[in-house]
Amino acid sequence: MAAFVVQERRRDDAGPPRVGFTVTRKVGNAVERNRIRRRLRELVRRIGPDVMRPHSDYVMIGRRAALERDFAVMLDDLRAALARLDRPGRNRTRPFAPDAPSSDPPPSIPPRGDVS
RNA sequence: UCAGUCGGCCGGACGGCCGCUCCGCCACCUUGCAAAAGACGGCGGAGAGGAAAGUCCGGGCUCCAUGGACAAACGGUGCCGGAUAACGUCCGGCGGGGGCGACCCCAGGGACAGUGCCACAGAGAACGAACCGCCGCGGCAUGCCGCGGCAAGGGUGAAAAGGUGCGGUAAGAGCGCACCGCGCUGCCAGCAAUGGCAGCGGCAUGGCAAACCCCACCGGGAGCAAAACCGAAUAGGGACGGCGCGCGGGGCCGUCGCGCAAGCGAAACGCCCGCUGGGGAUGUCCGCCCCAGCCGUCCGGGUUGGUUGCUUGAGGCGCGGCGCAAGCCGCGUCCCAGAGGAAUGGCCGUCACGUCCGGCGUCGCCUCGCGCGGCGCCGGGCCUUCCAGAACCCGGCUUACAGGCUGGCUGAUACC
RNA sequence: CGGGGUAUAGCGCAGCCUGGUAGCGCGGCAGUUUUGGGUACUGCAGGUCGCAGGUUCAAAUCCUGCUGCCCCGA
Repeated sequence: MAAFVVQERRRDDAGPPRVGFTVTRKVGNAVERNRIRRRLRELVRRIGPDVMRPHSDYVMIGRRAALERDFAVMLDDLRAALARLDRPGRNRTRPFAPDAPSSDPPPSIPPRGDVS
């Protein structure tokens, strides 16, 4: 059972990557949902902004396994998921993916909250 | 020691690294005349609960609504007294029920204000009835029939018209008596609920108001996404001007028509009186206010967004006083989350705690086999903690909750 | 934040207001009809009435507290 699902969508502007988190009510009560969201946010903070492409939006959907799964393993999960998203032609939400290495300066802070 | 009962409290601790929100101070940059605002950084401080939960009650606060009186409807509460801002909460007491007891439970007003319901069974289920019976008389004749009396016994039912005993009688019956119960009256105790005593009534007056209802008391509505301020567009709003104007009546003052004039006539408008319709939370009454068209100009307005509301409060702690208590009063002291789609976190280490396994020691039971159980120590493994996350704020209620600490009381057993 | 509905047989629903017997359709099983199956007909089985208390002689029904699901308004 996966701990989370990552989605990506290009935004076509010059901004930094933005990350949104969602954990639905069926996953657990408020305490468990808060804990899942905080662990996922810490994953994004630890992995750094360089792995994600700029001017893209990411959505992380939390699952119940994110409560108990080992944190280091989840870090590898996230890296693998982002690498799969980088492979061109596989993502339906980003069908046209020019693999241009971005010359934009990397964002100095990871996005904190949900997508505003 | 065991069993039980009623409360009170806690609900991981310490440390390391990296982060988040708010507050204070400092440094620097940008905008600006300035006040100040914003961005980034450093240091220091603070940062979820006993239920933050469910949203079941009560308030504060804010807005809406036309002021008062009465009423209706709707909803709620329901022994008495007290506490409280208020409550459906809490405390004390009364009554009823359960328990050996500590203690626990009770929507606990009214059934001679009215309406209604009580299935099935049963003769009969509520302005008092007679199936099986019992008794007397008569007839035929030893078992029935007829008439009359009775309600003790049987049977049905959740419930059968006071209960038990004695007397009494043809058989019976509150028919009489004693006690108990019920009702009424009086006296006493108590603020009261209620209790005690005495007398009277022979008792024909069951249960259900968590059936309608009656009585007493309470309740305007909505909710911080309330609301206020700053603010771009549309619709709507206000003021002014022009044109236009619901109904009826009056009067002929103004106006208009005719006429030299008196006067006659006209009714669109002005004036006076009255009315109608709609709105102002339901009805009635008394008042009050607004509206009863179109066009133009100006003012103004404001979903999203920003700021405020937003945390100092019926506040916490300590001491003293009053009260059986709930609680109240006084003094001192403290400032203790303010996010806002939502911060209070992530990872790691140590230690307590829990649990399982093994070994040793000790005690008890003993179907005497190191069989079972308790306690202590040592070693190892696992889990590393219950229920659960503030969203304007308080007082309660209800529900969820691993484990632990502690106090009062009751019963049983043993010993002194 | 505020309000409403619903839970009954395997499935979809009545019954609740006005308390005493839980019923209908589909489905299931058995039988008849048919050479066989379907259809049709006949019969049968199957329900802690969401959970826990209370009122009552008696509760699916009345009252209270919980639980799940669905919906609406801001």
